[in-house]
Amino acid sequence: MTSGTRELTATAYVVLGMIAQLGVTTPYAVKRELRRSIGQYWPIPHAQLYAISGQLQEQGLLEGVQETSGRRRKTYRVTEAGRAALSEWLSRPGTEPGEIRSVAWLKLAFCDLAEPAAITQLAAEQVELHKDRIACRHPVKDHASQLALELDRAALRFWTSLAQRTAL
Amino acid sequence: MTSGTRELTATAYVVLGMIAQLGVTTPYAVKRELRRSIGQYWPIPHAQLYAISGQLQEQGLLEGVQETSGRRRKTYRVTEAGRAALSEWLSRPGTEPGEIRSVAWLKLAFCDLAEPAAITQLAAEQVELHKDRIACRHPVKDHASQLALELDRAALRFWTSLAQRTAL
DNA sequence: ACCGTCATGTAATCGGTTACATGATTCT
DNA sequence: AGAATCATGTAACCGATTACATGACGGT
Repeated sequence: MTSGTRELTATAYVVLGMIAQLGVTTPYAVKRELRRSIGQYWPIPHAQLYAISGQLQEQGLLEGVQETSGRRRKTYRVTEAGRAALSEWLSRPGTEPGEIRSVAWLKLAFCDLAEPAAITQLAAEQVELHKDRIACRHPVKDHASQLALELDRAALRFWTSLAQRTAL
Repeated sequence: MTSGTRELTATAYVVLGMIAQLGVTTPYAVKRELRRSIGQYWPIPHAQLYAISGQLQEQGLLEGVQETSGRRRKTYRVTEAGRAALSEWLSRPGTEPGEIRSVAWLKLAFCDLAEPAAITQLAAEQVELHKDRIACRHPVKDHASQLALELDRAALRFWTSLAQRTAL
């Protein structure tokens, strides 16, 4: 039991949480599932899934079994300690501010350095992008995608209005 | 002229853009200015400002002068190549999706693994957080903070409603 | 039998974070 | 003069990204 309680990253909690939800799985299955859900808004490259799963196992939060035949893949499931860590995280008060990781938003912050046409172009792109994301997510099932939807809608309103104002 | 045109990161463009806006400055001044503006939504630790400024200079996008007295600080200004790189970036079409880097949102995605009280607590925290951010930014000057404001407002609406629904 | 895609990883690199260190100013 | 804070960096570490590699499986 090498339960070194190093503080986990948010990404690690995602992996832990996904495995908790899926039961007994492999990093590959996590990857597939991520693509369908939070992966669109919080991407995790698959190389990280393998690395993080390994670390979580070393810390005793996951239990891993290596197949000996066929694909020789490694399946994981969460331990009691893992479940405890997850629920501690979920109920821990957190005041991290929440960021806007959008290149389009950055460009907007520097639009005084650009030609006016560039901003119109940017706005038009963003309108399409948010429309697509809104369209391909109906209907909404859980709270998380509900919030994502609301944010996409707000962004769509903004960029639409900006596109109109700058097109004049 | 070692203009190796390696592709820059978004963060590097922020540094380049800030120096372009500020004229002749130091990384420290950039840090101060960042705290007032995009830094709230796209944080950059000050160690990166020094590292990136150095790299941008090596690539010929910045010109740097080292003071020899007093604070011995290094001041930078953008070169013509730098200005060109910036405006190329600003007008380059980009379809990067834009992410939601919010731990609260992640927790929401796993709230089926948590006790019901935790989600109410989470919502209450987020309501306060977004209220604060909205309050401390009035009035809004530029497009970028306008968008940030709209996103904060949408999030506030969502968390408020969620807090009410789960408090029952 | 072969080819393409699915599945499962490892390795190298690089950007970002945290911690440390130190000299300059300013305040009392 | 001494303390506190401002200002300016460097160094070590670690997580994330990109690239590479390869074996299994399914279809034709």
